Amino acid sequence: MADGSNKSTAEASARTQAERSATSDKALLDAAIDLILERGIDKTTLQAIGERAGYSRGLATYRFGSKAGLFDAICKSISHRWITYLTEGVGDKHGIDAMCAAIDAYVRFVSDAPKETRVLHILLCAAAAPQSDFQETARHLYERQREDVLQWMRQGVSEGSIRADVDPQSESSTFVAFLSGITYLWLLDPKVIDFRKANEDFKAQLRLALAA
Amino acid sequence: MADGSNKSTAEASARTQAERSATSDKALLDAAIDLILERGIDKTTLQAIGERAGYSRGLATYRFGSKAGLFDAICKSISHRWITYLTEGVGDKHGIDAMCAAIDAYVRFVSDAPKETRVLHILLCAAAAPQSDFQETARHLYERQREDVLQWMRQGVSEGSIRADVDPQSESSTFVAFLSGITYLWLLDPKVIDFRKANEDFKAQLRLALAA
DNA sequence: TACTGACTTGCTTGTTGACAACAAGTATTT
DNA sequence: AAATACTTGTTGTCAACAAGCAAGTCAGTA
Repeated sequence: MADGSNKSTAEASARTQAERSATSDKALLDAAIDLILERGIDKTTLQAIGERAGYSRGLATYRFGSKAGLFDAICKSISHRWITYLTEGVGDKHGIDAMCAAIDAYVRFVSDAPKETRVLHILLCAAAAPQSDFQETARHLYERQREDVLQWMRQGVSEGSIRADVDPQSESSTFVAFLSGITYLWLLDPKVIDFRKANEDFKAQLRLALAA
Repeated sequence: MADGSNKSTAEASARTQAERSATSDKALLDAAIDLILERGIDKTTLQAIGERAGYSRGLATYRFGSKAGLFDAICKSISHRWITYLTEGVGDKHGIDAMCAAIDAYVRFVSDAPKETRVLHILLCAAAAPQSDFQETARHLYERQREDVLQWMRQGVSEGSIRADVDPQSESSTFVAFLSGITYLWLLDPKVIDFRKANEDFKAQLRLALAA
């Protein structure tokens, strides 16, 4: 219902136009996130998003151009927050330590922001379809993550903490595939997947398989 | 275009009604598979499916009840074929050998039926959304696969080929997560992922991490 | 400094065409 | 004649676009 539009006229008039649009943008994104969690992408209508945000049915299209444009914006916004978590969590570690720190950062992100995680992955899943409008965004995110892991592994190999006969290229794909896959399984059936434990065990498996 | 409906009347009239509906069902499923690969789920319309199959816009709804019903049928049909591949490939192996055989069977399935693999995973991805109509189907498939892996690992532990301190429950999730994740990454960016090599390397990693 | 009229921005409402779903058909087989 | 395979008519929902309105901003003038 957009707190913004209900505030006292005094306060409202103290706000510039740019500030107004920033708050309505955020209200739309937040409403969309909630609705995606409730109904999924297909059953979330732009009318419902606009109205839950406290505006009209037309605003979402007006701001983001299209339904896909809005979802792409959500994708970018949440994945940006995740990357922040990641870079902070890993710091200047390298090798297996960096990989384990990345997993820890991810588990922390999922636990701190479960709604955002779910929505991000629902959207990333939708990007798997041909002609999907946020395929680019999804590709960039995964490309970036694989790139990071590749760096950590190469450092690990060159400093001797990771066995020389592992293929960092292939192994970085495996790493990202596991994180993506376990999130998917958790999304599909949260009760059956012990997300935390699966990640802990994967760290152990990484050390066994990669340590020099 | 449905070869079925274009055949000579002699041959057509030699066909029973049940046979007719079976061929039109198949034509609809095949048309839907092609269209999903071309346009994705959302942009595939029931009209396009019906017409490409050589029938009217209404037949798909009439047969499968709804768009979701048709997609669910595709899901079940393709995953049934995959399970056949899997059980044949694994045979009566157990322990790590069974897990590696399952990976080999999957790589073979993906190489033999790339279209079907892609479509199945596009649909399984769509099942990640809340309120998705084929969530049940997806859950069943993954549940079944986890169950299989669990059996293999327990046999491996009890016969001593797998280390006693691994948790089969958690490790089976990891196994399925990897396969699901690497398929997703391959779907998203086929050029960047060396599907075959990633699977080979994962087998090696499994042996290093699990072997007693 | 105070006023005014053009312009811009934020948002809403009217409308159109595409679509899934359902109901009511027709035609062919049994 | 009864059932089956399939088609066509229709309705309501939706995204997208266009045309609007009202509040805010700013340049120019006195």
